[in-house]
Amino acid sequence: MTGRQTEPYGRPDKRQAIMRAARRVFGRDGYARAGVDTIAAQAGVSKRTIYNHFTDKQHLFETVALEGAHEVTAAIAQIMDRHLHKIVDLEEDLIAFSLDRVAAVTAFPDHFALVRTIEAEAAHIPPAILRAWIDAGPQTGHLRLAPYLRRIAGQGLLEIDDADRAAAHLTLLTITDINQQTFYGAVPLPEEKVRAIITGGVRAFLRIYATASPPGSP
Amino acid sequence: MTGRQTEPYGRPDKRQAIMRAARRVFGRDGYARAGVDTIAAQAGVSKRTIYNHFTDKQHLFETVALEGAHEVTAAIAQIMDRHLHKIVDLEEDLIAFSLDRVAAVTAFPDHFALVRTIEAEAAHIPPAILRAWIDAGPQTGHLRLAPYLRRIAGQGLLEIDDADRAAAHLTLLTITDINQQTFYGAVPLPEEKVRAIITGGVRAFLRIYATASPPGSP
DNA sequence: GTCAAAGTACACTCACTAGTGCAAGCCTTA
DNA sequence: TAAGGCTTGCACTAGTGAGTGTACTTTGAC
Repeated sequence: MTGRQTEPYGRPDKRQAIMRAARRVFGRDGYARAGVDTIAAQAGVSKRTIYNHFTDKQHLFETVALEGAHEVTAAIAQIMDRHLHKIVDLEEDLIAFSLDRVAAVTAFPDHFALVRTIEAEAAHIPPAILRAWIDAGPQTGHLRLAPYLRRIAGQGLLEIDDADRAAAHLTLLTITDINQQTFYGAVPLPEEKVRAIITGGVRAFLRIYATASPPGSP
Repeated sequence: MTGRQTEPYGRPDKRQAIMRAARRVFGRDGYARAGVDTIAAQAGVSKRTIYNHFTDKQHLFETVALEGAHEVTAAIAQIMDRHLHKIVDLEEDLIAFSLDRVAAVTAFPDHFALVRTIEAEAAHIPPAILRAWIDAGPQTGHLRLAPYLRRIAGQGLLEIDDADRAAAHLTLLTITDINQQTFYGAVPLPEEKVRAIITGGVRAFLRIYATASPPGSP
Protein backbone atom coordinates (compact mmCIF):
# COMPACT_ATOMS: atom_id res chain seq x y z
CA MET A 1 0.00 0.00 0.00
CA THR A 2 2.52 2.58 1.16
CA GLY A 3 5.70 0.84 0.11
CA ARG A 4 7.58 2.85 2.68
CA GLN A 5 8.79 -0.13 4.63
CA THR A 6 10.44 -1.76 1.62
CA GLU A 7 12.11 1.12 -0.19
CA PRO A 8 13.39 3.48 2.50
CA TYR A 9 12.22 7.05 2.30
CA GLY A 10 13.83 10.27 3.40
CA ARG A 11 16.97 11.16 5.27
CA PRO A 12 18.07 8.40 7.66
CA ASP A 13 19.18 10.86 10.34
CA LYS A 14 15.70 12.37 10.47
CA ARG A 15 14.17 8.96 10.63
CA GLN A 16 16.41 7.97 13.49
CA ALA A 17 15.70 11.17 15.37
CA ILE A 18 12.00 10.49 15.04
CA MET A 19 12.32 6.94 16.28
CA ARG A 20 14.41 7.96 19.25
CA ALA A 21 11.99 10.69 20.20
CA ALA A 22 8.99 8.43 19.68
CA ARG A 23 10.49 5.78 21.91
CA ARG A 24 11.00 8.28 24.67
CA VAL A 25 7.62 9.96 24.42
CA PHE A 26 5.61 6.77 23.99
CA GLY A 27 7.45 5.28 26.94
CA ARG A 28 7.00 8.31 29.13
CA ASP A 29 3.42 9.22 28.31
CA GLY A 30 1.87 6.00 27.06
CA TYR A 31 0.40 5.52 23.61
CA ALA A 32 -2.79 7.52 23.88
CA ARG A 33 -1.30 10.42 25.80
CA ALA A 34 1.69 10.73 23.50
CA GLY A 35 1.12 13.46 20.94
CA VAL A 36 2.62 13.43 17.50
CA ASP A 37 3.40 17.11 17.98
CA THR A 38 5.28 16.28 21.15
CA ILE A 39 7.30 13.64 19.35
CA ALA A 40 8.05 16.04 16.54
CA ALA A 41 9.26 18.70 18.96
CA GLN A 42 11.37 16.17 20.86
CA ALA A 43 12.91 14.99 17.61
CA GLY A 44 13.58 18.51 16.39
CA VAL A 45 11.62 17.73 13.28
CA SER A 46 8.49 19.02 11.62
CA LYS A 47 5.34 17.08 12.24
CA ARG A 48 4.88 16.82 8.53
CA THR A 49 8.16 14.96 8.26
CA ILE A 50 6.91 12.33 10.66
CA TYR A 51 3.93 11.76 8.43
CA ASN A 52 6.23 11.59 5.43
CA HIS A 53 8.18 8.78 7.06
CA PHE A 54 5.38 6.92 8.79
CA THR A 55 1.85 6.53 7.57
CA ASP A 56 0.34 6.62 11.00
CA LYS A 57 0.81 7.11 14.72
CA GLN A 58 0.02 3.43 15.11
CA HIS A 59 2.52 2.46 12.46
CA LEU A 60 5.18 4.60 14.09
CA PHE A 61 4.53 2.96 17.42
CA GLU A 62 4.80 -0.53 16.02
CA THR A 63 7.99 0.25 14.18
CA VAL A 64 9.60 1.76 17.25
CA ALA A 65 8.53 -1.16 19.40
CA LEU A 66 10.06 -3.74 17.10
CA GLU A 67 13.27 -1.87 16.42
CA GLY A 68 13.84 -1.28 20.13
CA ALA A 69 13.30 -4.93 20.92
CA HIS A 70 16.05 -5.92 18.54
CA GLU A 71 18.47 -3.42 19.99
CA VAL A 72 17.98 -4.52 23.55
CA THR A 73 18.05 -8.17 22.64
CA ALA A 74 21.47 -7.60 21.15
CA ALA A 75 22.63 -5.84 24.30
CA ILE A 76 21.37 -8.65 26.50
CA ALA A 77 23.08 -11.19 24.28
CA GLN A 78 26.35 -9.41 24.94
CA ILE A 79 25.77 -9.49 28.67
CA MET A 80 25.08 -13.20 28.52
CA ASP A 81 28.25 -13.83 26.64
CA ARG A 82 30.32 -11.74 28.98
CA HIS A 83 29.20 -13.62 32.07
CA LEU A 84 28.21 -17.07 30.96
CA HIS A 85 30.68 -17.93 28.27
CA LYS A 86 33.26 -19.17 30.68
CA ILE A 87 32.12 -20.16 34.15
CA VAL A 88 34.50 -19.68 37.06
CA ASP A 89 32.21 -19.80 40.06
CA LEU A 90 28.68 -20.63 39.01
CA GLU A 91 26.86 -18.79 41.77
CA GLU A 92 28.99 -15.70 41.48
CA ASP A 93 28.78 -15.67 37.73
CA LEU A 94 25.02 -16.02 37.73
CA ILE A 95 24.68 -13.23 40.26
CA ALA A 96 26.93 -10.94 38.28
CA PHE A 97 25.02 -11.79 35.11
CA SER A 98 21.68 -11.05 36.72
CA LEU A 99 22.86 -7.78 38.20
CA ASP A 100 24.08 -6.67 34.81
CA ARG A 101 20.84 -7.76 33.25
CA VAL A 102 18.94 -5.66 35.73
CA ALA A 103 21.27 -2.77 35.12
CA ALA A 104 20.28 -2.90 31.48
CA VAL A 105 16.85 -1.71 32.52
CA THR A 106 18.47 1.42 33.87
CA ALA A 107 20.77 1.68 30.91
CA PHE A 108 17.87 1.69 28.44
CA PRO A 109 15.27 3.61 30.39
CA ASP A 110 13.39 4.71 27.31
CA HIS A 111 13.17 1.23 26.00
CA PHE A 112 11.89 -0.33 29.17
CA ALA A 113 9.41 2.43 29.73
CA LEU A 114 8.20 1.53 26.27
CA VAL A 115 7.99 -2.10 27.27
CA ARG A 116 5.56 -1.12 29.97
CA THR A 117 3.53 0.79 27.43
CA ILE A 118 3.50 -2.15 25.05
CA GLU A 119 2.30 -4.48 27.75
CA ALA A 120 -0.42 -2.03 28.58
CA GLU A 121 -1.43 -1.76 24.95
CA ALA A 122 -1.31 -5.51 24.40
CA ALA A 123 -5.05 -5.69 23.87
CA HIS A 124 -4.98 -2.87 21.32
CA ILE A 125 -2.00 -4.00 19.29
CA PRO A 126 -2.69 -6.12 16.20
CA PRO A 127 -1.96 -9.71 17.21
CA ALA A 128 0.57 -10.21 14.44
CA ILE A 129 2.58 -7.21 15.55
CA LEU A 130 2.40 -8.24 19.19
CA ARG A 131 3.57 -11.71 18.25
CA ALA A 132 6.47 -10.24 16.31
CA TRP A 133 7.42 -8.09 19.26
CA ILE A 134 7.35 -10.98 21.69
CA ASP A 135 9.48 -13.02 19.32
CA ALA A 136 11.99 -10.23 18.85
CA GLY A 137 12.32 -9.29 22.50
CA PRO A 138 11.31 -11.19 25.61
CA GLN A 139 11.02 -14.55 23.93
CA THR A 140 14.44 -14.31 22.32
CA GLY A 141 15.87 -13.54 25.72
CA HIS A 142 14.79 -16.94 26.99
CA LEU A 143 15.74 -18.80 23.90
CA ARG A 144 19.20 -17.32 24.00
CA LEU A 145 19.73 -18.03 27.66
CA ALA A 146 18.77 -21.68 27.37
CA PRO A 147 21.80 -22.79 25.32
CA TYR A 148 24.17 -21.31 27.89
CA LEU A 149 22.48 -23.26 30.64
CA ARG A 150 22.60 -26.38 28.52
CA ARG A 151 26.28 -25.90 28.04
CA ILE A 152 26.87 -25.38 31.73
CA ALA A 153 24.88 -28.54 32.36
CA GLY A 154 27.16 -30.28 29.89
CA GLN A 155 30.07 -29.33 32.14
CA GLY A 156 28.38 -31.15 34.98
CA LEU A 157 27.49 -28.05 36.99
CA LEU A 158 23.76 -28.16 36.42
CA GLU A 159 21.23 -30.92 36.07
CA ILE A 160 18.62 -29.78 33.60
CA ASP A 161 15.85 -31.67 31.87
CA ASP A 162 14.18 -28.72 30.14
CA ALA A 163 16.60 -25.90 29.44
CA ASP A 164 13.87 -23.52 28.29
CA ARG A 165 12.01 -23.92 31.53
CA ALA A 166 15.21 -23.51 33.51
CA ALA A 167 15.93 -20.29 31.66
CA ALA A 168 12.44 -19.10 32.42
CA HIS A 169 12.87 -19.93 36.08
CA LEU A 170 16.15 -18.10 36.38
CA THR A 171 14.61 -15.09 34.72
CA LEU A 172 11.54 -15.14 36.94
CA LEU A 173 13.51 -15.52 40.15
CA THR A 174 15.73 -12.56 39.39
CA ILE A 175 14.80 -9.95 36.78
CA THR A 176 11.10 -10.49 36.70
CA ASP A 177 10.86 -10.12 40.45
CA ILE A 178 12.65 -6.82 40.31
CA ASN A 179 10.92 -5.49 37.24
CA GLN A 180 7.61 -6.23 38.83
CA GLN A 181 8.46 -4.42 42.02
CA THR A 182 9.91 -1.41 40.27
CA PHE A 183 7.41 -1.32 37.40
CA TYR A 184 10.34 -1.54 35.02
CA GLY A 185 12.26 1.17 36.77
CA ALA A 186 9.41 3.61 37.27
CA VAL A 187 9.51 3.16 41.03
CA PRO A 188 12.95 3.09 42.64
CA LEU A 189 14.27 0.16 44.66
CA PRO A 190 17.37 0.56 46.85
CA GLU A 191 20.50 -1.04 45.52
CA GLU A 192 20.85 -3.37 48.48
CA LYS A 193 17.37 -4.76 48.01
CA VAL A 194 18.09 -5.42 44.39
CA ARG A 195 21.19 -7.30 45.41
CA ALA A 196 19.29 -9.29 48.03
CA ILE A 197 16.62 -10.32 45.57
CA ILE A 198 19.12 -11.35 42.94
CA THR A 199 21.23 -13.29 45.38
CA GLY A 200 18.20 -15.03 46.82
CA GLY A 201 16.91 -15.77 43.35
CA VAL A 202 20.15 -17.24 42.09
CA ARG A 203 20.56 -19.39 45.21
CA ALA A 204 17.02 -20.67 44.75
CA PHE A 205 17.77 -21.39 41.11
CA LEU A 206 20.82 -23.38 42.10
CA ARG A 207 18.84 -25.40 44.62
CA ILE A 208 16.53 -26.38 41.81
CA TYR A 209 19.08 -27.14 39.15
CA ALA A 210 22.58 -27.50 40.61
CA THR A 211 24.06 -30.98 40.55
CA ALA A 212 24.05 -32.68 43.92
CA SER A 213 27.73 -33.56 43.59
CA PRO A 214 29.58 -31.13 41.34
CA PRO A 215 32.61 -32.45 39.38
CA GLY A 216 35.06 -30.69 41.68
CA SER A 217 33.84 -32.50 44.81
CA PRO A 218 35.45 -35.75 46.05
CA MET B 1 -10.83 19.13 50.39
CA THR B 2 -13.96 17.66 48.84
CA GLY B 3 -15.23 15.75 51.83
CA ARG B 4 -16.85 13.22 49.56
CA GLN B 5 -14.73 10.34 50.76
CA THR B 6 -15.63 10.81 54.41
CA GLU B 7 -19.35 11.53 54.35
CA PRO B 8 -20.81 9.38 51.60
CA TYR B 9 -22.78 11.13 48.91
CA GLY B 10 -25.60 9.94 46.74
CA ARG B 11 -27.33 6.66 46.21
CA PRO B 12 -25.10 3.67 46.83
CA ASP B 13 -26.54 1.68 43.92
CA LYS B 14 -25.61 4.43 41.49
CA ARG B 15 -22.19 4.66 42.98
CA GLN B 16 -21.67 0.95 42.64
CA ALA B 17 -22.88 0.95 39.05
CA ILE B 18 -20.39 3.67 38.25
CA MET B 19 -17.54 1.82 39.89
CA ARG B 20 -18.36 -1.40 38.12
CA ALA B 21 -18.56 0.31 34.78
CA ALA B 22 -15.41 2.29 35.41
CA ARG B 23 -13.51 -0.84 36.27
CA ARG B 24 -14.57 -2.48 33.06
CA VAL B 25 -13.93 0.47 30.80
CA PHE B 26 -10.62 1.49 32.37
CA GLY B 27 -9.48 -2.11 32.17
CA ARG B 28 -10.60 -2.58 28.61
CA ASP B 29 -9.50 0.75 27.12
CA GLY B 30 -6.78 1.97 29.42
CA TYR B 31 -6.86 5.19 31.38
CA ALA B 32 -6.38 7.73 28.64
CA ARG B 33 -8.62 6.03 26.09
CA ALA B 34 -11.43 5.50 28.55
CA GLY B 35 -14.04 8.20 28.20
CA VAL B 36 -16.17 9.41 31.05
CA ASP B 37 -19.11 9.38 28.64
CA THR B 38 -18.40 5.73 27.88
CA ILE B 39 -18.33 4.90 31.56
CA ALA B 40 -21.57 6.77 32.10
CA ALA B 41 -23.28 4.89 29.28
CA GLN B 42 -21.96 1.57 30.53
CA ALA B 43 -23.21 2.34 34.02
CA GLY B 44 -26.61 3.46 32.77
CA VAL B 45 -26.09 6.75 34.52
CA SER B 46 -25.84 10.36 33.53
CA LYS B 47 -22.38 11.78 33.13
CA ARG B 48 -23.31 14.52 35.55
CA THR B 49 -23.97 11.91 38.23
CA ILE B 50 -20.44 10.63 37.89
CA TYR B 51 -19.15 14.11 38.54
CA ASN B 52 -21.47 14.41 41.50
CA HIS B 53 -19.94 11.29 43.04
CA PHE B 54 -16.33 11.75 42.03
CA THR B 55 -14.47 14.99 41.68
CA ASP B 56 -12.38 13.82 38.81
CA LYS B 57 -11.63 11.15 36.25
CA GLN B 58 -8.36 10.62 38.07
CA HIS B 59 -10.10 10.37 41.41
CA LEU B 60 -12.57 7.87 40.02
CA PHE B 61 -9.75 5.76 38.68
CA GLU B 62 -7.90 5.72 41.96
CA THR B 63 -11.00 4.82 43.91
CA VAL B 64 -11.85 1.98 41.58
CA ALA B 65 -8.30 0.66 41.68
CA LEU B 66 -8.20 0.54 45.47
CA GLU B 67 -11.65 -0.92 45.95
CA GLY B 68 -10.97 -3.64 43.40
CA ALA B 69 -7.72 -4.59 45.07
CA HIS B 70 -9.49 -5.20 48.35
CA GLU B 71 -12.13 -7.36 46.71
CA VAL B 72 -9.69 -9.60 44.95
CA THR B 73 -7.41 -9.85 47.95
CA ALA B 74 -10.35 -11.21 49.88
CA ALA B 75 -11.08 -13.74 47.16
CA ILE B 76 -7.46 -14.89 47.08
CA ALA B 77 -7.44 -15.22 50.85
CA GLN B 78 -10.33 -17.65 50.55
CA ILE B 79 -8.49 -19.68 47.95
CA MET B 80 -5.47 -19.87 50.21
CA ASP B 81 -7.52 -21.08 53.08
CA ARG B 82 -9.28 -23.66 50.99
CA HIS B 83 -6.09 -25.29 49.79
CA LEU B 84 -3.44 -24.57 52.37
CA HIS B 85 -5.26 -24.78 55.66
CA LYS B 86 -4.86 -28.51 55.88
CA ILE B 87 -2.14 -30.16 53.85
CA VAL B 88 -2.69 -33.68 52.57
CA ASP B 89 -0.14 -34.00 49.79
CA LEU B 90 2.02 -30.91 49.64
CA GLU B 91 2.80 -31.00 45.93
CA GLU B 92 -0.78 -31.71 44.95
CA ASP B 93 -2.15 -29.09 47.28
CA LEU B 94 0.23 -26.43 46.04
CA ILE B 95 -0.62 -27.25 42.44
CA ALA B 96 -4.34 -27.11 43.13
CA PHE B 97 -3.88 -23.84 44.98
CA SER B 98 -1.91 -22.29 42.15
CA LEU B 99 -4.37 -23.45 39.52
CA ASP B 100 -7.20 -21.87 41.46
CA ARG B 101 -5.20 -18.73 41.91
CA VAL B 102 -4.67 -18.51 38.18
CA ALA B 103 -8.34 -19.20 37.63
CA ALA B 104 -9.11 -16.12 39.68
CA VAL B 105 -7.62 -14.06 36.87
CA THR B 106 -10.30 -15.46 34.60
CA ALA B 107 -12.95 -15.12 37.27
CA PHE B 108 -12.25 -11.39 37.69
CA PRO B 109 -11.42 -10.39 34.15
CA ASP B 110 -12.32 -6.75 34.68
CA HIS B 111 -10.18 -6.47 37.73
CA PHE B 112 -7.10 -7.98 36.17
CA ALA B 113 -7.48 -5.99 33.02
CA LEU B 114 -7.46 -3.03 35.35
CA VAL B 115 -4.31 -4.31 37.00
CA ARG B 116 -2.60 -4.13 33.64
CA THR B 117 -3.80 -0.58 33.24
CA ILE B 118 -2.57 0.35 36.68
CA GLU B 119 0.85 -1.08 36.00
CA ALA B 120 0.96 0.88 32.79
CA GLU B 121 -0.06 4.06 34.54
CA ALA B 122 2.37 3.54 37.40
CA ALA B 123 4.42 6.54 36.39
CA HIS B 124 1.34 8.78 36.23
CA ILE B 125 -0.30 7.71 39.47
CA PRO B 126 0.47 9.78 42.57
CA PRO B 127 3.05 7.79 44.56
CA ALA B 128 0.90 7.71 47.67
CA ILE B 129 -2.00 6.17 45.77
CA LEU B 130 0.23 3.68 44.02
CA ARG B 131 1.72 2.71 47.35
CA ALA B 132 -1.74 2.23 48.79
CA TRP B 133 -2.72 0.06 45.86
CA ILE B 134 0.35 -2.13 46.17
CA ASP B 135 -0.29 -2.52 49.86
CA ALA B 136 -3.93 -3.41 49.35
CA GLY B 137 -3.38 -5.86 46.52
CA PRO B 138 -0.22 -7.61 45.39
CA GLN B 139 1.69 -6.98 48.59
CA THR B 140 -1.07 -8.32 50.79
CA GLY B 141 -1.13 -11.41 48.62
CA HIS B 142 2.45 -12.19 49.60
CA LEU B 143 2.07 -11.27 53.20
CA ARG B 144 -0.92 -13.54 53.52
CA LEU B 145 0.73 -16.45 51.81
CA ALA B 146 3.82 -16.35 53.99
CA PRO B 147 2.11 -17.46 57.23
CA TYR B 148 0.71 -20.54 55.53
CA LEU B 149 4.16 -21.51 54.35
CA ARG B 150 5.54 -20.88 57.81
CA ARG B 151 2.92 -23.14 59.24
CA ILE B 152 3.67 -25.87 56.75
CA ALA B 153 7.32 -25.50 57.63
CA GLY B 154 6.38 -25.93 61.25
CA GLN B 155 4.91 -29.30 60.31
CA GLY B 156 8.30 -30.30 58.99
CA LEU B 157 7.33 -30.32 55.33
CA LEU B 158 9.27 -27.24 54.29
CA GLU B 159 12.58 -25.78 55.32
CA ILE B 160 12.25 -22.03 55.16
CA ASP B 161 14.50 -19.30 56.45
CA ASP B 162 12.61 -16.32 55.00
CA ALA B 163 8.91 -17.02 54.55
CA ASP B 164 8.26 -13.78 52.67
CA ARG B 165 10.87 -14.63 50.11
CA ALA B 166 9.55 -18.16 49.81
CA ALA B 167 6.08 -16.79 49.19
CA ALA B 168 7.49 -14.49 46.54
CA HIS B 169 9.28 -17.37 44.88
CA LEU B 170 6.21 -19.56 44.78
CA THR B 171 4.24 -16.71 43.29
CA LEU B 172 6.86 -15.94 40.68
CA LEU B 173 7.29 -19.55 39.60
CA THR B 174 3.58 -20.02 39.05
CA ILE B 175 1.18 -17.11 38.68
CA THR B 176 3.64 -14.47 37.61
CA ASP B 177 4.97 -16.67 34.86
CA ILE B 178 1.50 -17.20 33.49
CA ASN B 179 0.31 -13.65 33.92
CA GLN B 180 3.33 -12.43 32.07
CA GLN B 181 2.78 -14.76 29.15
CA THR B 182 -0.90 -14.01 28.89
CA PHE B 183 -0.68 -10.32 29.70
CA TYR B 184 -3.10 -10.95 32.54
CA GLY B 185 -5.46 -12.91 30.39
CA ALA B 186 -5.44 -10.64 27.35
CA VAL B 187 -3.69 -13.28 25.25
CA PRO B 188 -4.97 -16.84 25.61
CA LEU B 189 -2.80 -19.74 26.73
CA PRO B 190 -4.01 -23.32 26.30
CA GLU B 191 -5.12 -25.06 29.45
CA GLU B 192 -2.47 -27.76 29.19
CA LYS B 193 0.34 -25.22 29.00
CA VAL B 194 -1.00 -23.52 32.09
CA ARG B 195 -0.98 -26.84 33.86
CA ALA B 196 2.56 -27.60 32.71
CA ILE B 197 3.87 -24.25 33.93
CA ILE B 198 2.18 -24.56 37.29
CA THR B 199 3.36 -28.11 37.80
CA GLY B 200 6.89 -27.21 36.82
CA GLY B 201 6.80 -24.17 39.02
CA VAL B 202 5.56 -26.01 42.08
CA ARG B 203 8.10 -28.79 41.62
CA ALA B 204 10.85 -26.20 41.36
CA PHE B 205 9.56 -24.52 44.48
CA LEU B 206 9.68 -27.81 46.34
CA ARG B 207 13.24 -28.44 45.23
CA ILE B 208 14.16 -25.14 46.80
CA TYR B 209 12.24 -25.42 50.02
CA ALA B 210 11.09 -28.99 50.67
CA THR B 211 12.78 -30.78 53.55
CA ALA B 212 15.33 -33.32 52.44
CA SER B 213 13.78 -35.99 54.67
CA PRO B 214 10.09 -35.39 55.30
CA PRO B 215 8.60 -36.57 58.61
CA GLY B 216 6.87 -39.53 56.96
CA SER B 217 10.13 -41.08 55.68
CA PRO B 218 12.18 -43.62 57.70
C1' DG C 1 -48.84 14.92 49.82
C1' DT C 2 -44.64 17.55 50.81
C1' DC C 3 -40.05 18.42 50.64
C1' DA C 4 -35.30 17.88 49.98
C1' DA C 5 -31.80 15.27 48.15
C1' DA C 6 -30.26 13.09 44.19
C1' DG C 7 -30.35 12.09 39.32
C1' DT C 8 -31.05 13.44 34.33
C1' DA C 9 -30.93 15.76 29.77
C1' DC C 10 -28.63 18.81 27.24
C1' DA C 11 -26.25 22.46 25.71
C1' DC C 12 -21.96 24.50 26.05
C1' DT C 13 -16.80 25.83 26.76
C1' DC C 14 -12.22 24.94 26.12
C1' DA C 15 -8.35 22.51 25.07
C1' DC C 16 -6.19 19.27 22.56
C1' DT C 17 -5.12 15.91 18.79
C1' DA C 18 -4.63 13.19 14.34
C1' DG C 19 -3.93 14.06 10.02
C1' DT C 20 -3.77 17.05 5.50
C1' DG C 21 -2.53 20.63 1.98
C1' DC C 22 0.49 23.82 0.25
C1' DA C 23 3.97 27.06 -0.84
C1' DA C 24 8.51 28.08 0.10
C1' DG C 25 13.23 26.83 1.44
C1' DC C 26 17.20 23.63 1.94
C1' DC C 27 20.69 20.27 0.51
C1' DT C 28 22.90 17.22 -2.39
C1' DT C 29 24.20 15.41 -6.53
C1' DA C 30 25.08 15.81 -11.27
C1' DT D 1 24.16 26.26 -11.56
C1' DA D 2 20.20 23.56 -12.20
C1' DA D 3 17.18 19.99 -10.58
C1' DG D 4 14.63 17.15 -7.64
C1' DG D 5 13.92 15.03 -3.48
C1' DC D 6 13.25 16.22 1.30
C1' DT D 7 12.05 19.19 4.96
C1' DT D 8 9.61 22.97 7.00
C1' DG D 9 6.17 26.18 8.81
C1' DC D 10 1.68 27.13 9.04
C1' DA D 11 -2.89 27.20 8.52
C1' DC D 12 -6.77 24.23 8.56
C1' DT D 13 -10.33 20.43 9.21
C1' DA D 14 -12.73 17.62 11.92
C1' DG D 15 -13.29 15.12 15.78
C1' DT D 16 -13.01 14.11 20.68
C1' DG D 17 -13.00 14.49 25.53
C1' DA D 18 -13.05 16.62 30.28
C1' DG D 19 -15.69 19.19 32.93
C1' DT D 20 -19.62 22.72 34.01
C1' DG D 21 -24.20 25.14 34.48
C1' DT D 22 -28.92 24.78 34.56
C1' DA D 23 -33.56 23.73 34.47
C1' DC D 24 -36.24 19.81 35.20
C1' DT D 25 -37.71 15.22 37.00
C1' DT D 26 -37.40 11.31 40.01
C1' DT D 27 -37.08 9.15 44.43
C1' DG D 28 -37.72 8.25 49.16
C1' DA D 29 -38.58 9.70 53.93
C1' DC D 30 -41.81 11.65 56.88
